[in-house]
Amino acid sequence: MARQRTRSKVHEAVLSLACESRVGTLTMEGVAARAGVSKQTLYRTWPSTGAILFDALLARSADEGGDVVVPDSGNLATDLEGLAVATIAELTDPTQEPLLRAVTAEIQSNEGLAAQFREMLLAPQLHGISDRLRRGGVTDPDGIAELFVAPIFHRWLLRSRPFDAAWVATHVARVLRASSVS
Amino acid sequence: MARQRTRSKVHEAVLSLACESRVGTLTMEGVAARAGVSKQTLYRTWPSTGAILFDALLARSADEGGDVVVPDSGNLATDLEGLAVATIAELTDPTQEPLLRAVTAEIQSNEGLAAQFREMLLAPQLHGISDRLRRGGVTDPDGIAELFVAPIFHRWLLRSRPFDAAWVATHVARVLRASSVS
DNA sequence: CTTAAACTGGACGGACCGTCTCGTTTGCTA
DNA sequence: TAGCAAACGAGACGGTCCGTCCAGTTTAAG
Repeated sequence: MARQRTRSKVHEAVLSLACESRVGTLTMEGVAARAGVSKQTLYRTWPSTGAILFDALLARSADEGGDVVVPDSGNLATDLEGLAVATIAELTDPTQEPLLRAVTAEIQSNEGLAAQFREMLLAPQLHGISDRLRRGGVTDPDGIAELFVAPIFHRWLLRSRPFDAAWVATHVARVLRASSVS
Repeated sequence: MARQRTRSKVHEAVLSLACESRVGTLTMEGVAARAGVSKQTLYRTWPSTGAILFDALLARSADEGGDVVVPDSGNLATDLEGLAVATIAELTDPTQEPLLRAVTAEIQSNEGLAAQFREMLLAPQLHGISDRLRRGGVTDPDGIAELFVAPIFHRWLLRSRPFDAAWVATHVARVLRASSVS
């Protein structure tokens, strides 16, 4: 049970380090030095730099209200486009992107982190979208939410193609067609 | 320019090591020892274990014919379901999964590898699917191919939900609905 | 004031890193 | 077949980071 003061110092350190240097360069010794904390203190609470980073992201998202805001203007297509643009903006935000990629990499080799990530960051997002779809009359909201989110994530993950406005519009149109709603 | 004999020894070593131990545990020294090769020889040709692993996967896929086999029975839904099942089988094959996850993690921090991965492994796959869709009368084959593949990859990547037969069928149905083909 | 938990600072053996040197093998070419 | 250059094996090097340990200090709560 780290004290709150210690936690925030560590969170601040790991976030700044993750931003300014390359992903995967994080070391326990580096974080300890930056945070002005002994290694012992780190190992008491976290097993790895990935865990620290994840914890820091969670704390930050909790600070910033946390809840996902899904627009509801009445027009489903417009709302989905807005949501896509917002998601893309978050994924490609220079402040966030390296951190998210680090966590994504970490998830591949750490089942525990993957579960936390799913439950605490991904699930709320999907539920928000799913709810909006249900309100819009979609009969299979969970499946359609996945169909909506997956290609965005796919493009981001594999850096396959750019996120231009035309693609967003086309994508939303395809998803709505799959959902059998005008 | 490593000799062919050396290359295959190294490929064999990195593949076996990646299988039997955890992802990210790979080390240059470990690979060198397993391959019966000096570290110098590794560093002469590859900059990192990720690069070695990727090279090995490429070589293997080239050996095994490489080309993606997309079924074409005349029935698009049936073919897509078969393709989904085959893709899922490959992603979850105990022989392949750790390797693919290692490469996925590596891609997050290595733009060069990401580009190679896209061009040499992902693009052929997508083109194969895209061609089949075009033959099936889909007007936007590239977009639909992405819509088809992304959720499969999404589930695999985030280990979010199981790949049961019911989901595959539903997924294919959704994708076909989005493609405006019966 | 007392006390237990949390913390600092530093030392430790060990694993890998990436680079270097030196002597040997390999395979092509004259 | 003799020679030569490229590729290789072996292993030493200083360095970074790992994860754990200890002894002494600070913090916060009763």
